[in-house]
Amino acid sequence: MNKPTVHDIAKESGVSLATVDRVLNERPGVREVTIAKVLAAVERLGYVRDTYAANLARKRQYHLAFVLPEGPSQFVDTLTAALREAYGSQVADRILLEIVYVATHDPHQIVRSLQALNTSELDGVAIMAPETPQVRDAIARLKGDGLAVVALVSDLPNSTRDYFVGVNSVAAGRTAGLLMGRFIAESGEILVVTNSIRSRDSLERRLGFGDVMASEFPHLTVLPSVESFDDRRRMEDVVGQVVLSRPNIVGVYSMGSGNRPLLSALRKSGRLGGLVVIAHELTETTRQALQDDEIAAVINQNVGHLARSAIRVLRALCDSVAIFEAQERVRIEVVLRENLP
Amino acid sequence: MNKPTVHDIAKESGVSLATVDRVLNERPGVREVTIAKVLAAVERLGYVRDTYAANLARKRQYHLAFVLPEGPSQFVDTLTAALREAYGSQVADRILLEIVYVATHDPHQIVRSLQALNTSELDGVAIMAPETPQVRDAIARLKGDGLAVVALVSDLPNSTRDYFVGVNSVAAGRTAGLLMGRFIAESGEILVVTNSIRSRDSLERRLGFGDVMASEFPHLTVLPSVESFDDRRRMEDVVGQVVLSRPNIVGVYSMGSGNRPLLSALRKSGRLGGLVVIAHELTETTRQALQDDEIAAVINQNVGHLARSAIRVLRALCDSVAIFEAQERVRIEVVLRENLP
DNA sequence: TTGTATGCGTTATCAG
DNA sequence: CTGATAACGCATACAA
Repeated sequence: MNKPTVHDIAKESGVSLATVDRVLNERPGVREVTIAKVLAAVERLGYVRDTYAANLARKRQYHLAFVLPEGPSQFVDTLTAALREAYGSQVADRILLEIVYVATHDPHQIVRSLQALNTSELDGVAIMAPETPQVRDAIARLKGDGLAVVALVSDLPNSTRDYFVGVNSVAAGRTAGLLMGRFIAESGEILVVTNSIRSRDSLERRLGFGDVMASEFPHLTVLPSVESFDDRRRMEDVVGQVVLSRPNIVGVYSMGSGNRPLLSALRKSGRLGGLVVIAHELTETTRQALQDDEIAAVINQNVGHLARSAIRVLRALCDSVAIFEAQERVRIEVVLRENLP
Repeated sequence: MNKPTVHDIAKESGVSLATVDRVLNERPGVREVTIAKVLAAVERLGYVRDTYAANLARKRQYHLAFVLPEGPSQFVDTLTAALREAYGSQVADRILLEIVYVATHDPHQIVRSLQALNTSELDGVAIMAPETPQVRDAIARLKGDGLAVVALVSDLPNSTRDYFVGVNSVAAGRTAGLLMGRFIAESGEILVVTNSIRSRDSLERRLGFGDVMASEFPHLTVLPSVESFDDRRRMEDVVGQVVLSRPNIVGVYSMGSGNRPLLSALRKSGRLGGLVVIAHELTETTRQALQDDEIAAVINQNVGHLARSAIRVLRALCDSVAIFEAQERVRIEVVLRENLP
């Protein structure tokens, strides 16, 4: 028995192809009784539309835009690479991709960029940016224009975005905390560094990390977070100073991006070998550091998965079909030297 | 500029649609010069076939069979569930799935089942079974009949299988070893248990585990592996005895399946709280044990990923198109209480 | 309000 | 050897 087609349900309900199509796509101009007849036939035969054939007939193209933070960031670089790779593969079938880099730390800049998007030619947008009132408004506008919107990497929970592709930062921080606590037996202090403690990601990671440390590893004291403000020099200097002045430091938790200057400072201090360092996101720097046993563990979200998920989810939203949750749930990866992909 | 179609390349090369199709699908009966002309046009226009349209026209169905070990196994159960879930989703578009359970530990049984497969109605097979000469022969036969064959979970490296969907067991063992060593500061002994040390998976995990322990954690002594031979009772008894007679045991590495009886025995011994237990594969049992802090870490391969990958890879093999390696590489997951999916 | 005819990109069945 | 032409499952412009 073959899968039923529109022809079958046309025959079954005694109407024409066009009418079947009208009710299937909820187009106007069909009597209630006719709609009921067709729907009944659909039900009876268990019809399920062939999306690919539909897309073929309609010459469907999904125009998607990805809005990513501009400026030097190894993470964004790897994400971009993953996006380009996915774009060349089957998951990007019928998809037109545009990547826009904006100064996401400037609320006005990002809003301007979001508004500059040609919504009439777009079907969906993935946005990686910190949540601000301005961003929320811009997203509301995109939604108002009928676009599908997903938050990428950082959630925008109070906006009207349709979906979030990324991981729970609190849980990621908790995972880092659990590893840190289990890796360090002696008592001592934990240095926490980030580029900006005011970013929600850092905030949430810090929260989860601190929570686990406080409740389960009282032998470790978490020091107040050190901020680099995206300044390479500052990161090196501050970290160098703190490590020098605090001989009891046994571990370092790097929540943000500047891992290169961080490691550089730690190397110079001569204490790197005795410290347990845990960082986020697999990049060239962290990968190398894992291999060299300078970093004990990296908490990672797979950029390939992020890229493919965002594309698939946006497409599903455009078609308003169900999202395959199990496939799109991106995992909090624990990467050690031995399971480096 | 739209993507070029067969029509475009027909026009460009001055032949008919049918001829274009013949050379595209390498069908016989075309002059060399004509072939060259068409191929040139393909090259020039950068033509790439629309697989979905092709499948539509050809009413293509991919008949796949999954051969899995029968008998009680929580891992196989979760894999089956993942397979069924994937089967109901978009990744299973145009796919007909058949799951066959066989007594994989019996070389003759499995060969008989493999030979019972109706190869004329099948396009591809995924096999999860230990490698034996008989299995290799059976696979050679399947290949001879033109089927795509992937090894699932356990590789069959000396067979003629087309692809392996799963993880490197040596690396998985090394990962377990690294975690074990980092989690335990004091010196002591490590108990290693498995259902059968003769299975290649166990062998390789043990190899990787021992390697890391010996070279990096000399304070820990790995005891000779204890086998349960899939006997629940035996597992409980033997583990109970060993734990009783060896007060220096500080960690347990469970390489195989019987985690329920293992945990039961450890609980009875009253020493579970003081031991670091590391196991493989996320199941109901190990998930619960992670949550209860009875197991410190689970080395896992995502069954959903395994299922979807196997299906996608088999399809790609049937179509002889390139496999998207980055997407199909299944990762060695480290699952802790805090990053439990 | 409903039906007919045609096309999407590809394959396949016929003739020529 | 090569070329029309009709499907495949669905959407849509145009008629009725």
